[in-house]
Amino acid sequence: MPESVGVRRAQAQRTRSGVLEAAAAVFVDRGIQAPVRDIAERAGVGVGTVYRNFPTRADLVTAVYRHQIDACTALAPRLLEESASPFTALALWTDAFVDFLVTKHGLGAALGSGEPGLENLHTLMLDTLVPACASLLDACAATEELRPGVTAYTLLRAIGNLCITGPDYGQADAKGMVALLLAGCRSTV
Amino acid sequence: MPESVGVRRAQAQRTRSGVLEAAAAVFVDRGIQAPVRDIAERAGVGVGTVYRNFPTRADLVTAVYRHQIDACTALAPRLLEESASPFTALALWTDAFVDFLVTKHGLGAALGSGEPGLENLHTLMLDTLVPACASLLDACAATEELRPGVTAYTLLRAIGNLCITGPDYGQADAKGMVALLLAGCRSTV
Amino acid sequence: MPESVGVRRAQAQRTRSGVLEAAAAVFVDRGIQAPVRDIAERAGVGVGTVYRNFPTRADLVTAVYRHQIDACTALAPRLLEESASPFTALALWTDAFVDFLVTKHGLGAALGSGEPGLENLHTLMLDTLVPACASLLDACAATEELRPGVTAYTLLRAIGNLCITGPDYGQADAKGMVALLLAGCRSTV
Amino acid sequence: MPESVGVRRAQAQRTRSGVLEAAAAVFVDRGIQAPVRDIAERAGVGVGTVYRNFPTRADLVTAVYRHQIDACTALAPRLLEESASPFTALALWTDAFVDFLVTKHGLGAALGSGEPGLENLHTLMLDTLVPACASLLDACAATEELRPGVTAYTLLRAIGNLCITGPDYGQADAKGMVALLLAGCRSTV
DNA sequence: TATGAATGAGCCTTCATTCAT
DNA sequence: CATGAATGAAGGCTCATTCAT
Repeated sequence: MPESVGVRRAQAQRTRSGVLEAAAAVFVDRGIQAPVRDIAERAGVGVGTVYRNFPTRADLVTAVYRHQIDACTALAPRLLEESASPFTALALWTDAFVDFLVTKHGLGAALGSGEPGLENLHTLMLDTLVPACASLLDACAATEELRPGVTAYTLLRAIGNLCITGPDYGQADAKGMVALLLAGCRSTV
Repeated sequence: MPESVGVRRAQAQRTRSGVLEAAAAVFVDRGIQAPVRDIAERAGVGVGTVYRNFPTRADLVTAVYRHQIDACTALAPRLLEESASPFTALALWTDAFVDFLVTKHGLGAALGSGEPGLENLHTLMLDTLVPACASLLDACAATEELRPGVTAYTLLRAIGNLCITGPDYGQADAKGMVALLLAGCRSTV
Repeated sequence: MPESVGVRRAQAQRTRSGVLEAAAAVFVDRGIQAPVRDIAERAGVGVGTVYRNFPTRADLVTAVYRHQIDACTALAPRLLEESASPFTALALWTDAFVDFLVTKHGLGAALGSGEPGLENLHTLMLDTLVPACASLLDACAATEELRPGVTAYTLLRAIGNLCITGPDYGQADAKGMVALLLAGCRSTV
Repeated sequence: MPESVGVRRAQAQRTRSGVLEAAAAVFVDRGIQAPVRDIAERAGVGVGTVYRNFPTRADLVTAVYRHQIDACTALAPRLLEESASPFTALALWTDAFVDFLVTKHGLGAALGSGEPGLENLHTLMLDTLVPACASLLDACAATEELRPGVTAYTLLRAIGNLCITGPDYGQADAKGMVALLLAGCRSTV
C-alpha cells in the first residue's frame, strides 16, 4: 500500500469525523431532524460527502451516538461488581445514562420515536442498552430490592422520555425526575 | 341587529367548531404536525377558513385542548375535597391528566416542546395546569406526604414526557411509569 | 353557486390548460422526462400548481395525449365503414396515428417505455388504441388482406417506434417506413 | 524503451479492456444511461480510470460497440458474394444487425437519439454501417428487387427503432416487425 | 496511471401561507 | 365570511465530474 493511499484514507477519516462532530452539534442545536444541508455546511463539506459516509439519516444518528451508547453499556457489569448493592449499581448506571442523554438534545426523543429511518438506533438500544439494563434489574430482583414488573425496555424508554429537556425543564430537572422514578422502582419492603 | 347577522354568527360558530373537531381527530390520527390541509379537508372547509379562525397552528392546538385542559384543572379542587388524603387526590388527578395525554398523540411532546408557535399551549399550561397541580402539591406538603423539592411545573413536564408513547411503549407503559414516578414522589417518612 | 365560484373555476381550468399546453410544448422540445420546473416555468405557474393538477408525471403525460388518442380511436370504425376495403381503412387509420405520433416528439418512446410511472399511458393504449387497431386487423383478416400473425399491440408498438424521430430522421422518413411496414403486412396473395 | 514501460502499457491496456467489458455488461443490464460509478465498480476500478480512458460517455459507448459494428459492416460484402440474390443478402445482413441490436438494451434508441454526447456513435453508424447497408441496397436496386426510394440511413434508423424492446415487445416481436418492414421494401414486381 | 473522496448542480416533492373571487 | 387555486421556499437525494494523492 503506497503511502499516498494511507494519507488519503486518513483525510477521509478526518472528513468523516468532521461530519460526525458537525452532526452532533447540529443535533444538539436543532434536533435530530435538522436538514442534511445544515450538517454539511457546519462540517464544511458538500451534501454528497455526508451521503457518501452516511447514506441514511439513521446511519448518521447511529454513528453519532454509538460510542457513547457502547460506553454506557460496558459500564453496567463494572458497576454491578463495584457497588455495595445491585440497586446502587442501577442508580449509578442510570446516572451515567442520563448524563449521556441530557447532553444530547433530541436523543431521548429519537430513541423512542418509531420513525422509520431510525430503526438502527432503536436496534442498537435493543441490542446493547436493554441487555445491560436488564442485567442490573435482574440483580436487583435477586436481592428483592426492586418492585416487580419493571422491565428494562420500558424503564429505558421512560428515562429517555424524562430526558427530553427544553427551555424550562433542564438537565437538573431531568435528573431529579429520573431519581424520583428510580426511587419509585425501589422495593418498599 | 338584524336577524340575519345572528344567523351568520351562528353559522360561523358552527364552522369554527367543525374545524376544532376535525383538528382534534386529525391530531389523534397523525399527530400535532399534521398538514393544515388535512384538517381543512376533514372539516369539509377550505384551508382559508382554518387560517381565518386560527391564524397560527398554536391557536388551533390550544383551542383543541383548552376544554380538556380546563376540565383537568377544575378537577383538582374537587379531588382534594373528596379524597381521603392529599396524596390520593394527587394520584387521582395525575391519572386524569395521563388519561388525557395518552389519548392525544403528540400532545405530551407538544406540551414540552419549546417550539416557537406553541407558546400558547405552554402559556395555557402555565396558567391553569401548573396552579392546579401546585395546589395539590401544597396540600401534600402540608401533610408531609411529599418529598420536598417537587415542583408543579417540573412534575407536569415529566408526566408529559412519560406520556410520549410509541409502538413499543404504549399507554399502559406510560401509566405504569407515571405511577412509579408518583410513588417516588411520596415521602418515605 | 355564486358567480364568483364559476369565475374561479374557469380560471383554474385555464391554468390547467396552460399547464397542458406548456407540457406538450416542453415534451416536444426536450422529451417526456423534462423537469417539472421547466414545464411550470413555461406555463408561467409555480411547480405546486403543476403538482396540484397532475400529481404524477404519468397523469400529466396521459392528459397531454388523451384527447388525441381518443380521437384516433374513434376514427377506426368510421374509416372501416367509409373505406373501399378494410386494408385501405387500416392504411388510413395508420396515417392518422402516425400524424399524431410524429408531431409529439417522445410519445412513441413513451408509449413503449416500460418506465414505472407511465403505466397510465400504457393502459390507455391497451384500452383504446389496441382494440381500435384490432378491429381493423380483424376486418383485414376476414377479407384475407393481411398476413397472418400480425397483432394489434405489436403493430402499434412497431409504429410507435418507427415514429421516434430525430434530426436526420424526420416525419417524412417515419411515414415512409410505416408505409413500408404496412406494405409488408399486406397479404401477398 | 525499458521493459517496465511495456509492462505498464500492457497493464493500462488490460485496464481499458476491463472497463469496456464492464460497460458492455452494465449497458445490457441497465441501459446506456447507467451511472458511471456502476461501470467503474463492475470493472473493479475507480471512476477516475473510466474518465481517463473515456472522457465522455459517448467515447465509452462507441468503444463498447465498435467491434460489433465493424463486424456487422464487414459482413455485408461477404453476404453479397455468397447469397443467391442481393435481397437475400440484405435480409441476412439485417438479421445480423437485428441480432446485434436486440441483445444490446438501449442501443437502438441510442443509435437514433440525437442526444449531444452520442455523436460519436452516430458518426460511427454513418461512416461504416450506412455504406455497408447502401452497398446492399444498391445491389438490390440493380436487380430491381427493391422498391425505389429506400435509403440506407433511413432504413437503418427504422430498424434501430424497431429494435427498441420492452416488457411486452420483445426480441421476437422486433425481429418479426423488421421482417415485415423488409418484406415491404421488396419490389412488388 | 489509478484512485476514490469531495463537490454541488439539478431534480423531485411537500406544504405553509396568501389572496382574488 | 368562505373558498381553494396558486405560490415558492425548503429539504431530500442522485450522480456526473474534478483533482489531490
